[in-house]
Amino acid sequence: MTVTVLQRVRDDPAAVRAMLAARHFEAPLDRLLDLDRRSRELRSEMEGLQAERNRASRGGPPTDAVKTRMREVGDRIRAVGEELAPVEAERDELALWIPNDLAPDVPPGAGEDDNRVVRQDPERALGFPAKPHWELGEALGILDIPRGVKLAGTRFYVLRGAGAALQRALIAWMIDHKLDAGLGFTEIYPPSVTRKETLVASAHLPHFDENLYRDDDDDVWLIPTAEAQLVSLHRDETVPVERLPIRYVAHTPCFRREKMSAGRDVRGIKRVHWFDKVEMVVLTRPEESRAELDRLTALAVDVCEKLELPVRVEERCAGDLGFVATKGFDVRVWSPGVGEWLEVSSCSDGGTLQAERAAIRFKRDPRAKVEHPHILNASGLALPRLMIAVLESYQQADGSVLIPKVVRPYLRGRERIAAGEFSL
RNA sequence: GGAGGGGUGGCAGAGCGGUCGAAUGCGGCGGUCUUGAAAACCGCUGAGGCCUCCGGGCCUCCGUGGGUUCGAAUCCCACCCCCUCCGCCA
Repeated sequence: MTVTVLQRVRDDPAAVRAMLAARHFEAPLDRLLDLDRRSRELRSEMEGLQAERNRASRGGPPTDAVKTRMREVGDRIRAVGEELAPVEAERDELALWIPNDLAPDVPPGAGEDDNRVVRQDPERALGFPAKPHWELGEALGILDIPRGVKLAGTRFYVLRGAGAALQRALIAWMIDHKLDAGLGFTEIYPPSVTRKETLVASAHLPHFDENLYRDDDDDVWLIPTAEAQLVSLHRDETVPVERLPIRYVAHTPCFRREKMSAGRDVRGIKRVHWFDKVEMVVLTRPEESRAELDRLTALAVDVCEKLELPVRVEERCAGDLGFVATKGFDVRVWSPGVGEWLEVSSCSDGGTLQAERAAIRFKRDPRAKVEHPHILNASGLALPRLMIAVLESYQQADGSVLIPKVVRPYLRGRERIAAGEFSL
């Protein structure tokens, strides 16, 4: 599973070191190289002994003298094996900490601020002072943060009345938006919980560990995104080549402890522990993944455009790319209440990393050697931030909020959430 | 949660301590035959790793992890998963 990573590290440690530096990512590369060398030494010693034993035990009962000698060989195999096991275990564990290669054209940079802006629409002014969503939502009785906190703790919230319906409508519309794109998307509804193995396959583990909710007793983990489930859907399978590209869209809740960002974005629902998201995952032939990344990004952008929200697209720099992304774009929308460009989608070409970890393969023809597909993921889109942008952008001077035209059919024609309608 | 049955190659299904990485069938690939196709016949057909003088050599994998043995797909233990019945339940 980690084998390809080990080969990368072994064949060209300098390149891996450069990648780590570009990502500003710390990984125990030297230790890994050491363990790899040591484990190969021990394994080759052990395999020699195993070959000797196999020769002796071929073809029937051996003489007592051979038995005696083989008893000794067996002891040595055991001894070497005992030395080898912890070395390989640590090697495999560390190998999981090596992030993916970067595409050669990824812009350099340390973080978000160094991203390359690909497109930025003008911010749209409302013509009156914009309220932030927490004020709007509370006034309209459609967003109840205090009661969410009462039920589940800090950074949880409750949607009420047309607020709940609006989110439901946006979800349904965004799924249909993918299904109607003519790209052969299949809608998936996966479990919201998963097992550790799934999260290792998607590479959320080990590095995302402190952001994950789990019950270790039962090996039950709350998913941080549907991506994990969609990636593992075909785990341990060789998919028929004619089925590629495989495009999935799923709506799930997502759970994140947000431990590292405690204290950031505390007001409102921009950063919460639980949120809904429509997610796309595509398995494709390697040579087609770049075009696919553009397609997925375009789909995310199209959602924003159809909602008539100002869009900003950033190409993420090396330091801002996630663990699995070889290249990727963020899509943001302008939200006048909070006065910022909110990240509503992240679109990534994950190359073969997840397919390697998940053992997903394909063959170009029956006699060809197996290959790993490229796996891409893109949000399409994340709900709380979209809700923020919609509420804040569609607010009216009288305190009501208009419903975006494209989702009205999903709200039985509702055009407006009026003040006083849902207050308690 | 309780009782029982079972997990073997792409699929089906033998093997139950000694050349078994695994019979057989199906499927797939190549060939013979044919104007072409089908049928028939013949051959090939798992994955991963290490080493290589690039000819190949070797190792591992029969749900997972341990154990017994000179030797384990085969025996023992634990766990996981699936099926059937009972219980409980949206």
